Amino acid sequence: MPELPEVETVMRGLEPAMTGQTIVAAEIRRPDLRWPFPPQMKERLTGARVIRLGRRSKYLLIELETGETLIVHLGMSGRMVIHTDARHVDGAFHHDQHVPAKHDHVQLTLGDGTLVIFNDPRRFGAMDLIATDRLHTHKLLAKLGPEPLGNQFSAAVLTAAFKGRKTPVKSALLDQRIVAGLGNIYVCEALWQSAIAPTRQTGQIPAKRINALTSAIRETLDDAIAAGGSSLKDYRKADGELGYFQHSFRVYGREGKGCLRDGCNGTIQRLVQAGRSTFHCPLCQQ
DNA sequence: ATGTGTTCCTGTCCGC
DNA sequence: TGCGGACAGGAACACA
Repeated sequence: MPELPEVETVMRGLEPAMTGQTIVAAEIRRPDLRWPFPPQMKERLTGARVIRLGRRSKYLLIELETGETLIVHLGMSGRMVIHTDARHVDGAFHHDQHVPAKHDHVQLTLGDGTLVIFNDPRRFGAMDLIATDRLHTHKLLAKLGPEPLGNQFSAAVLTAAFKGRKTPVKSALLDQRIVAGLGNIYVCEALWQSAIAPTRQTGQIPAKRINALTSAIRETLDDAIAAGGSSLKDYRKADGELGYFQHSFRVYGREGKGCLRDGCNGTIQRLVQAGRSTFHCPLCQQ
């Protein structure tokens, strides 16, 4: 479920394992994911030291000492797995005996023997390399709107983007040019939280509701990141898999169940907008 | 310029 | 148990 909070959680999980490490081997088991990998990706990664990890929207950024940054997108089903062989702790590396799982497309071996594996059944994910000083010009990043948890995001920004447009607010919030990082789940959650109907045209939303929506977006994402952080330890302990964790939603996936808003007797309904499921309470979301 | 539908791919789940 | 269909967390792209 990689939306912004999940990518943030993956980034925080990878950070201690990767920062300062050198990629001593890169195994690339197919020529592409959603798009072809960049030319010579294997060679450009091999021997590169990881300076730091970051995130922009749903993109994971791995900055290398070579002057390039590896951009990773998890798509719908991508995940990162950290594989640590106990034998490496004593200095003897036996990582070559690790048997790849199905859909393990890219495997990085770090200097201490840790394996970082990108697994993606549906292959909607992507990887690319770009000079770090040109990162913001990358096609995938250039048009992204503000980070919802950053200083650039505000009710004024949403108001300007919403003004005079007839787009249903659900679609507008999925538009990464307006605000970056929201996906289907957290859009539903934020609209429920701020009691706005997903079908509402953006130009028709009162200022007060836009203020509420702005806060709801921040709170929803903050809560999810907090939940991801708290589940991270346990998840790592289990199997090293990052990117999926238990989190309960207030409205997403709750079709036919009672609305959880205090004093509301509504029933959550599912509708389809632009080919994607929207969950909402028709009673309290206006 | 804006808004909508299609498409990429595999896996899972549900009803018959 | 098998089989078909719906659906899944994204987003580029073609098109009205």
